[in-house]
Amino acid sequence: MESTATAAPTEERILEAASKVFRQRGFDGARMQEIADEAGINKALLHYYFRSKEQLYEQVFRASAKEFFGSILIILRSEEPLREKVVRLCELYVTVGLEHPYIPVFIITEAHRKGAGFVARMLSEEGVLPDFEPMRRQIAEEAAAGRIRPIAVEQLMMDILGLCLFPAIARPMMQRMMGISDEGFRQALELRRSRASRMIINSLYNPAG
Amino acid sequence: MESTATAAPTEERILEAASKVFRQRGFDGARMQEIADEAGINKALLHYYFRSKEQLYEQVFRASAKEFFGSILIILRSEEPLREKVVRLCELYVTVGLEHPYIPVFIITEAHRKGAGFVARMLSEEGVLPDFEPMRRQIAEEAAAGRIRPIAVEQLMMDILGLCLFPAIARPMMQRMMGISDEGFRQALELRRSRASRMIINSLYNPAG
DNA sequence: GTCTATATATGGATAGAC
DNA sequence: GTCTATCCATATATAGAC
Repeated sequence: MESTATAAPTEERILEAASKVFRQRGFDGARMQEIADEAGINKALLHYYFRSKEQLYEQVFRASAKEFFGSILIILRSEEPLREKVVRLCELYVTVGLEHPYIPVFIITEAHRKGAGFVARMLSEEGVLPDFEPMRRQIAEEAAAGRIRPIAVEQLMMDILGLCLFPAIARPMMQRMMGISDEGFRQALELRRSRASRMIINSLYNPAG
Repeated sequence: MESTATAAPTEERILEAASKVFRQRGFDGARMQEIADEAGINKALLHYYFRSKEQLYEQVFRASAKEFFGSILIILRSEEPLREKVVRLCELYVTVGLEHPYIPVFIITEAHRKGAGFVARMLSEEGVLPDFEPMRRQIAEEAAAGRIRPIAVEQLMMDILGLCLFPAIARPMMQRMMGISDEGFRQALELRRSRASRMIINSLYNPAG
């Protein structure tokens, strides 16, 4: 910490610029020139710091993955009862979808890219992916005690992500399809906070039908 | 119909090849050369028939959109009771996700592309987008008669698409995140047929909680 | 209609001065 | 560390022969 609060160091500025561009356009659509402009430097410096587009992208993807999966971690390994966890996960994903939709959109869409072998590598790095074992056990215990209908943790997560996060992922398509305004969409997402948790909680504790 | 069943005409072969490549790689990742190879012709012919990559892409996207939205149309305007419609929509999307996931993945991910003004144009063309009015009325009637809890058709569609289609959209991410094998994923999707309809039907007819 | 050859542009990457 | 200038590969698109 030499002087005081100076402009962010170059490497950081590049990473921020790259995040923005890669998240908006994906790997194939991104241009090194645009990243350089966004960071207020020239292309050569990008290569000086990160060697290649691939490597710069890896950094960005890894950071995004950590950010996305990291937020779940805390909730997953807390000691709260299952019911609370479900509610908090729903809250989390609706909020993410409202405030930082870029990250999950980026992760989910880019994970489709062919020949992106490093996606596999990266996600298998230590500490990136969340551990679902605690929750799996918790479900098993509740089920054994007859308090809930048994369910695979995979199914539960698909429910939560599908009900809460999907609308944000599919937003451009959904708004067009159903003619929803931006404000209308925001409101619709807000509604899902309670709707999603209610549906899931019901399916667990209230297995009617 | 000149002779009899000959090899598909060039224009059709190109469209099929282009569909395959664009769906796999998106607009930015697709290469005209790969499309030409896939169709068994050379690049020049692509331009002879479709003039530019943009225009070829438009054709592909339009066809995909019609295919995707068209499948909903029939269900939406049928005369069956609401309950049946929900079940059939769930069935439809799980099946699509299992058998032709490329189409919804393509539509949903490509709809994010910047400066794709023609997406708007295209989706506003006559007969592409489904009409949700009949279903909206149906919901209103059921609610007025006190048979269901009132709900916006947008919310209902988000439930259906989220529960049934999202897993297929997010498949690469989900499998990595939760360590699911291909076969395991297929089974998980199958389970959602009944699970999704049950949850949604419950939320409509059985508003506990 | 279909091909080969080529024009033209652009993007990622490097060399080398400062 | 940062810049300008440039290399080189590749991508879209066109010209023109057959």
